[in-house]
Amino acid sequence: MARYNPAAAEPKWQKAWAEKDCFAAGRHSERPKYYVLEMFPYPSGKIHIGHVRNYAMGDVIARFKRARGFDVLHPMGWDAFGLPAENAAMQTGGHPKDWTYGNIEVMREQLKRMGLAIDWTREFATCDPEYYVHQQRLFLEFLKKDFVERRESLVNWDPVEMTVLANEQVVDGKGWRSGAPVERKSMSTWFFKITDRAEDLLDALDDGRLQGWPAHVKEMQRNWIGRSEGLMMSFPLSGDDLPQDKLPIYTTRPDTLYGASFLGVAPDHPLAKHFADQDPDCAAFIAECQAQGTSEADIEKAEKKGYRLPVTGRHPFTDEELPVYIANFILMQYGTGAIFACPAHDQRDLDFARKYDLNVIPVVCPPDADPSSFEVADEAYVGPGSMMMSGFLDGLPAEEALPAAIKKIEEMGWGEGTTNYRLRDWGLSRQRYWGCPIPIIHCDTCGAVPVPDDQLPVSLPPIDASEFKTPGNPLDRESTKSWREVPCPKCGDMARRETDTMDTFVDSSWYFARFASQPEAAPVEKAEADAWMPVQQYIGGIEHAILHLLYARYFTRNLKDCGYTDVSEPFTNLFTQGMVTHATFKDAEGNWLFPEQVDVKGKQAFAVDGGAEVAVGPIEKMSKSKKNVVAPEAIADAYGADAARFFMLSDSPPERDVEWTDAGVEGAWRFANRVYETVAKGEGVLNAKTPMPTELSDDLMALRRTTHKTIEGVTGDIEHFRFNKAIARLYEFLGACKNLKTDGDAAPVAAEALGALTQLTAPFMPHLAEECWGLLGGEGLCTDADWPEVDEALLSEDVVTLPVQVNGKRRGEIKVAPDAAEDAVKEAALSQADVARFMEGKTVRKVIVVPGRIVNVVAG
RNA sequence: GCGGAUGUGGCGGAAUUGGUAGACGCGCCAGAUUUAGGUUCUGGUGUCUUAUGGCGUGGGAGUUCGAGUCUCCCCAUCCGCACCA
Repeated sequence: MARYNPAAAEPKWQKAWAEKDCFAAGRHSERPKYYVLEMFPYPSGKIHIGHVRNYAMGDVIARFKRARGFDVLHPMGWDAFGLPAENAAMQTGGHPKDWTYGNIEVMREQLKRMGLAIDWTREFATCDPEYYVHQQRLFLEFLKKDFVERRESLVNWDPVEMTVLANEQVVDGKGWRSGAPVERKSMSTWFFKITDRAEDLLDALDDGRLQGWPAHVKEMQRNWIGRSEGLMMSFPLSGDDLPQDKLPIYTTRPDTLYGASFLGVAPDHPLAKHFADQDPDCAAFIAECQAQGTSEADIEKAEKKGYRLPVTGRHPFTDEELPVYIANFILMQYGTGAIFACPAHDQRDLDFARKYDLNVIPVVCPPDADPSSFEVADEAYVGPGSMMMSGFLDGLPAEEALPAAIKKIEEMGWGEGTTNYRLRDWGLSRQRYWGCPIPIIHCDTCGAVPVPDDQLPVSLPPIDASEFKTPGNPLDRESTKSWREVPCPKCGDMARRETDTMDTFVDSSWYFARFASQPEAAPVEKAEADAWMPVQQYIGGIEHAILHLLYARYFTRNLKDCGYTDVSEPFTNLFTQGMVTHATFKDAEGNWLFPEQVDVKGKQAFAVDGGAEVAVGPIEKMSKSKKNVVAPEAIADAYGADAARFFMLSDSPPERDVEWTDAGVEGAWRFANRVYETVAKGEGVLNAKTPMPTELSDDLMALRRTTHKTIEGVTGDIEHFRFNKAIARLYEFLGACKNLKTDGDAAPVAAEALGALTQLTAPFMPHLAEECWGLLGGEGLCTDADWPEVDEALLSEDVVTLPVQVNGKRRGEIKVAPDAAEDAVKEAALSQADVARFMEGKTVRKVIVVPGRIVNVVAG
């Protein structure tokens, strides 16, 4: 008998699906809609195995939902702007555009080879002017609605990428992509005012709107937004020639105001700068602080240091004059960049106070301590307690003193209770070529003027490839002068086009909406967008837990306010899949080796070329630099796309990392062949359409039961993203079909079983399933067939086997009817031979019967 | 330091509400097929043991007829955030 031949079958069925337009969305208006989306890929060159895992998951859902009667939208596109294209251009002498579109061509073909159920008619790349023209429209609408503004501010400058980064893109003080230490620079750039939506972005995490999100992703966003309740207040300052007469501070502990012993400002606070201009020592101190690293280790060993300024602040309650210091542990970016310090109840303040010999006044007395003698030594007390040495607050529990202190400060007119967020506005300007141009013209008279709608898109000017050999933004150079110098749309005088482009995270903040609806004249058409949105299942990597997912949530709210959708949360259910890992190999010289250069024998490994021993390193995320990668095409050539897809979902739960092994994919390959061979025994059984007899032998009934239990199990598993369990069930079911007969009464039973086996396998191995469907004589395409129905009556057994325990240990088993009376079960259990043997010399104290589960005899 | 998770055979991992621990796959062992290797197929495979026995879910206690699952304490690993006032 012929074996299954994926090399022939896979292209054949891909062609058949394409010819029938099977996966075009929106063709079944009568069906409920379902939108499943995987995070679209960056066209970096080739598809890697991690993509295969990601898209295989989405594809299982798409095919499953389709078979379950949904009109499914499952699109694909390209997150195509970005710096790697410019870097590649710099290295190869090419153009970012050619590099990007070339990669897209390659990767599209690779993806198509995977046999994904994708509506390719909706494909686009974010670098297509037909896409980014709408992004420019949105930007200008946001500008009108005051969602975006231009401001001069300190920005994070990445000296390697030569561009500004958003706070989210700075990791440990370094650029997220380049790894270079980020510099602080003052520049005039555009900001999305995401902080205006901080509260709603946070509330949605907790009020059930994001129930389908993993808790840890929500937690990460919660921490990132970083809400705190506190008091914003100003201390009046005294001193000579001050730039400000008050110092605004933010605190979450206004209850400890009586414990204040000094005020502090950040090294880059305006007040500090003011004194630095006239005092070289002060300037030197600030320079020293700025040289201080921000990595974990740096912070750990960084000593608390300060510089006393010739100024004092007056305490609101005591009128005492508090000294003002520049302190190296205060951050300009948080709150107001200034604090009041209460050393007794804050460790940093305490360290500082001890060093500079400042007062330590305990004002919160721990519950078990005596207020007349309580003191703080080297450890600040941060626990609960009642107020002491605190005037009108004395005796109150700290949690009551807090609002009381705020109320008092508000009455005095010195400040007010506020909510503060760690989240800061999203700087979107990038000084790069390969991005969406910001549609603004700068005029000396009129300022920043929006490009009129009839002049959109502002397209990227054609640039000679040689320009990319020079680092920096070519849009800013001589060669693009004619593009850059244009008349002001308002006054007609010569003006300059904005040369910054948008952060590429803007591109991915609304692409999902554009997939749903793609009119020519607007970003989306509302009714059509809302028919699909929100994305009901979004799938992607955990690395986007904050950046992309937070930005997309924010952007969708803007879209809603602009009337493009009724949706404010774009992704109802989020699934974050694990990575694909692989062992690493190094030769004697310490060079990394590709897996195909290594012959693994047990725990040892040898070079294919020469046979020298190779060191087997840890199993790590696949990366080009460590060469622990496998090419999806090579796998598809050897085993077929189905086997690759199947293996990626079979071993580990999808949220966990999975290790790629050749043995694993071979197992998937074996499975495919065994399914094919098993199905081949029932050639034509579906076509015969033999009616199911009313009476069946025990064997055949058992197979029917197994079939329906498997349908039920696999259905539930897919719905709950338990792909590894669904696959385990398929293996079991295959085993149950091994010796099946196909003649006489057995024919309809075999048709049911093999039909189900084929259909349940289809979301995972769609090409194999079509081939099997054809063999069985199924009608049309397996892809178009309705998902098999469960016959509830077949889920229960006539006889169940119950384990019987004696004193909690399993001693035997009995067979009873599932609805047998408790007394009958007890009697059967006690009379069972093995059980009886263990009961010798003991008396029964109690018999616990859990119907359908277990019997436990308590004896002594 | 703060927050979140995880811990089960040689390995990846299964185990509804607390109810037969180790499904399924990989690996390994034995056998069959094959000239041989590979492939394929069949059977076995937690551990100790003379066993129709004992022990077993990171460690320790507890609740319960019964705990991988619940409670408390401890240990380890991973992830995220981090001088956030």
